[in-house]
Amino acid sequence: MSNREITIKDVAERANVSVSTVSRVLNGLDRVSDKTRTEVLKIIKELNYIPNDIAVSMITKKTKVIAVVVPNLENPFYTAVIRGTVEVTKKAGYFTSVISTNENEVEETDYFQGYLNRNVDGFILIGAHDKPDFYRNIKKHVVLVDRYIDNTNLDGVIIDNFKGAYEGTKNLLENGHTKIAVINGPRNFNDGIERYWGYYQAIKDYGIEIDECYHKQGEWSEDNGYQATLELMKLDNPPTAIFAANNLICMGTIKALRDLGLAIGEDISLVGFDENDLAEFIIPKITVVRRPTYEMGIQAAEMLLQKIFNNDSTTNNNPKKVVLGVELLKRGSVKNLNIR
Amino acid sequence: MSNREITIKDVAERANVSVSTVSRVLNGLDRVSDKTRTEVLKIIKELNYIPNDIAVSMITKKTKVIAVVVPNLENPFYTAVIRGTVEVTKKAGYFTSVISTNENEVEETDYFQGYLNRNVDGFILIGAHDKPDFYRNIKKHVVLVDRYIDNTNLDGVIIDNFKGAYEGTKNLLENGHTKIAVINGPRNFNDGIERYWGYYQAIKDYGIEIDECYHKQGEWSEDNGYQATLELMKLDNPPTAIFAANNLICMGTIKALRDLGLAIGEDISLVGFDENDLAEFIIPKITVVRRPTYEMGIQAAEMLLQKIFNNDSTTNNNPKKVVLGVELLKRGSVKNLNIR
DNA sequence: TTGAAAGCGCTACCAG
DNA sequence: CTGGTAGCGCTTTCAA
Repeated sequence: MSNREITIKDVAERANVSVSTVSRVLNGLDRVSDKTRTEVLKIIKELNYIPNDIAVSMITKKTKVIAVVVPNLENPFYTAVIRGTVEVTKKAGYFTSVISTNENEVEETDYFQGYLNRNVDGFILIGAHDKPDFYRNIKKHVVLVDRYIDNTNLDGVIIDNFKGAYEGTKNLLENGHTKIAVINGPRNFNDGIERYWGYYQAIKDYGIEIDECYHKQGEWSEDNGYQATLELMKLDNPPTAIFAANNLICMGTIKALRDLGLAIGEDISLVGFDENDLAEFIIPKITVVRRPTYEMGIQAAEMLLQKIFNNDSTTNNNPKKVVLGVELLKRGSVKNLNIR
Repeated sequence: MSNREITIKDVAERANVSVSTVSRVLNGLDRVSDKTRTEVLKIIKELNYIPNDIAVSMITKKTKVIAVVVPNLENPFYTAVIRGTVEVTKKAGYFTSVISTNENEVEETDYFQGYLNRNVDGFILIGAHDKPDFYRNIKKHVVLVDRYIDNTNLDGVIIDNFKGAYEGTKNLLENGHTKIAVINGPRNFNDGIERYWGYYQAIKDYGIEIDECYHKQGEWSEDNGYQATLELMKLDNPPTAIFAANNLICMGTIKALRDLGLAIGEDISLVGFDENDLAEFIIPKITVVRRPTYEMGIQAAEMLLQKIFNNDSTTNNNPKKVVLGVELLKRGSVKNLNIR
């Protein structure tokens, strides 16, 4: 490594003032004469001095860094949340660090503990596991996004998964479908749980018997969507419609239907959750439940910064849960069975 | 915020040893008796003590954090690079922080200076601008990925863009195409430049006159691909083939051709650079130049860690440039005009 | 308005 | 094998 970094001391010496004074101008405090301030600023520029934030953090206990922890960077839903978050934190002078846990509980724990030590000022977390104890013991500000973990006392920005699933399923029912399958992710978080119940309730409300054959559950992955669709369509009494409970699953479903030679909106109806490249591309476009992803990132970041600024307690006894709305984008993938 | 964090001093007192001793067991140094070590470890666990890495960094001048700076998190190419990087750094006990610059020079500069202060140990950088001066002054270890900036003395992991573009174009030529358009990104980096020259050289080598009408240049975006394709196909003498110089452009091209009602591989031939959701999905699949994205992340991370471990000088007078190969995946999107 | 000095929590050196 | 102590680069009293 090259020669020593220049420090506040170098600046002080060169400017013939004390380090205290340099510190003051650095932090924009008033008790400095204009003359001194100008001189110090000149030297700082001359020496190309940059303060050592590590040393600053050591004293202030603030790092001006917040971390966004997501399960998977290759899902556009998460990157949209990140965009929203960064938008907000940047304006506030914070750096945002993005970490992927690969949907892996151990990785998440590791990262968390690593970052805790590194003195991040707060976290925005899309969780990879559902152990309330772990989250409850985090001594940092945390805002959960999308996946809410009960009994943690953490704030969260979530969406109305139940309603989204309900509306999506209802749309199929209204169009005369009765044999409706659901391909869901795991039911360890609110997302998988609520989407299932939204589906379930809609079916029930239409007085239709739930058929467990039509219920597929696996990973939130394209592969799961693909395999599950193949299995569903192989049934003796295959469904006439599928509700794909997330974007990746939906992509898998689309591919499977394509490979099976089934025409979407004709041979089989499809409703997805979240937009995705394929749902937009194919004709007819897929009817999907849309949620405000970018907005979720924004709101979460605002909540987090609020807590940081207020220096709120991290042991929050009155957690705030913001629930954002969803919208059903009706496009062409649902066939109306009522007209014949 | 809750009560004081517990420190090494607390552990020392409770264990009736000096802080030096605690520090030794923390760092796994030998000169500690088993008895003492056991005792200290016990207390550490009891107190649930976690070392303050900020304080450690202050002394060691290491943070065990490396940053990956990418132009855009919503391009799967970059997230694949990140996956590779994280894979390597994690094993080495490093945390990886991901930052998106949104292809914005100012943002990149800000982030860089922010992170420099924060004492990151090194950077993996997919650059957003081409100012050698800026990069030359970075006093940290840097490995460039994908985009190489000349005159910076920085190491880099890149691919053979020229060859990729050459092979892709050649494939079109071999199939009898002569009216071949290219939709490229900006030519401020090696990627845009070399891909253009690869295209150019192939055309030349086949003794065909370059027609500037067939040369489109814009952003590395889906929108650019879409618009450029519309314009190309509106020409009096439209091309019979298009070379789409990156994944997003290619997606835009595919959508435009779909909207124009042109059958790929029949009415119009297409070769893309990099795989993408749509290229895989549509039938026939698109012939694309594939490059080892994940591998690039791995190699870059290995190079970076190497430099960090060796404590190499950051003013590198003998930059290492690793060039990885590319491969043309011939699928069904190129019509053979030689057979009639 | 300025400066001196006491730390922040830890490592590293030097004694013992 | 263990302890004492001097910093790392900065902010923050407290005096002047």
